[in-house]
Amino acid sequence: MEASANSPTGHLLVVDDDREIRALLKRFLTRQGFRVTTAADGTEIEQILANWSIDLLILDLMLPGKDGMAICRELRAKSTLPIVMLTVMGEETDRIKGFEGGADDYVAKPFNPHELLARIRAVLRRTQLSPQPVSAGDGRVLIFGNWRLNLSLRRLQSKNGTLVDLSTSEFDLLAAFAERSQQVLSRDQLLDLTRGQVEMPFDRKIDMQVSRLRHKIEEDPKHPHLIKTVRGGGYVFTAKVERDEKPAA
Amino acid sequence: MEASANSPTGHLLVVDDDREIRALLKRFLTRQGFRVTTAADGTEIEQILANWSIDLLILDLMLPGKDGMAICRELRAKSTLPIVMLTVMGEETDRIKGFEGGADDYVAKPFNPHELLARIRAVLRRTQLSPQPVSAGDGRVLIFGNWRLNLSLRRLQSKNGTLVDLSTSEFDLLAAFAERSQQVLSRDQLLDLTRGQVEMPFDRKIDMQVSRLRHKIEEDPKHPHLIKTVRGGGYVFTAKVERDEKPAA
DNA sequence: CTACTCCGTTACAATCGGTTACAATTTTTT
DNA sequence: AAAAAATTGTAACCGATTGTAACGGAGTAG
Repeated sequence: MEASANSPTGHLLVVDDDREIRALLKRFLTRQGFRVTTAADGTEIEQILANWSIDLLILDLMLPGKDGMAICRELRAKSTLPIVMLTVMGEETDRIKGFEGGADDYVAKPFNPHELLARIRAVLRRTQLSPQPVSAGDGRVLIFGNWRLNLSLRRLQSKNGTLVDLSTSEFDLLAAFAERSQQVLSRDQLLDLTRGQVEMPFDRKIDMQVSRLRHKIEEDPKHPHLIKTVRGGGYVFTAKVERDEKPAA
Repeated sequence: MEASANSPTGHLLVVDDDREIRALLKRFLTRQGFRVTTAADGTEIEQILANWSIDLLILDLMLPGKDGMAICRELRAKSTLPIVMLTVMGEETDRIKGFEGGADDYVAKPFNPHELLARIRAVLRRTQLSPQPVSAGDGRVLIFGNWRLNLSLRRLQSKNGTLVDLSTSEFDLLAAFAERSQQVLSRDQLLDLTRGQVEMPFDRKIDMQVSRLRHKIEEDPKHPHLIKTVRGGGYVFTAKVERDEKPAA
């Protein structure tokens, strides 16, 4: 009754072509305190997103018309909306995971609603509620507001309390690193990740960006601990990024 | 600090000649997350309404001097301010209801505070179309009385109780942002949205407007949380805006 | 009239990020 | 091993973009 008056938990958009699943999810998730909007296919998504403040998208992989994966990639390209994909059970799942469509999590159908709920909560927690601490290893802790919703903070807080302001592109770069911590990223990849550009030969943009970022977040920029150079390869972000839960395999 | 972070905010005016009831209601309703102003009789009502953005009036039927019902009718004639009348138990109630004084709801004294609360919420839900609180995320700035209904009210209420007056165009700008929260809006779009003008090259109107608005609503204008700059793109309003109506599913 | 408030314009400072140049470092070649 | 080539770090510079102080005109209230 009164529960709909304030939506403490969030507004979800469920896109699935199966009417029954839509109904089921709507009922279940509503009862869990979410506000739930549903759509049968991808055509309305843009419209809905434009007009409503959606917190998380639950997207079926198989959709009539435009494929769920395509939608996911498109959205990812231009927003940071958290996405949970529904996939069919089986080897598909692996292929899709490998594919890295960019969703925040995957749930295989048929699913246990409570598992889906747990995933949703985890993703929400990861992406908006809890700030993601990034431990610098040297005792400092860099704290992101919610960096996945890049729109929030561009300010990092180190353990001792000092604040560092990052410019947008510095922030994007750091976010790209943090999302793939321990992975070596080439300059091309970074360029693509941070602004969708592709390689230009002898481009030093990234170098400069990395240099500048280091000067802001490294204790001693001459001997970086967080962003290491891989000669001939690119850069790696070596700090630990704490996450809530990894999606189980 | 109260735990009303996610309660619907609103500013109530309680008019009752009984000091105890005023105190009781103020305490109770404040604890429920409302901002409460009280008055002992009808003489101050005009004054208060003129200076404060009142969302709902709780009005005792029996008042010294001007009768509650008369006040109600007068207000109804010239505004859409939601009104909940307090009446005495008994057959009076029916007569009054039949009388159609124009109040949105009636509650009989003595009343259970929780019932009154439920009525208040119901009325607010009914009458406030699409306003709603805009939460600053950090729990701070909350907005608005009914900005959709009553465009003459341009007062924002922040959590700590301070009020900020916005000029018309500042208000329009904020409304434009709030209606498209999370979307990057170019200066052109904003200009169009707020006053139907089209682009003039090198126009800094919007910049100034944004700057001025930030100084009013941002906690720290140097590091804005609500209205973010997108270099080369425009601005984004990042706060969550809760909405009521749902798109068809 | 005077006093305000609102808001557009201008001007200037600050910031951002791309480019270039060059030094330092590492790898490859001779 | 020395020289050359490749790779990286970054200072320095610059054009573009943004923030905002300051001024002043228009409108309004008293």
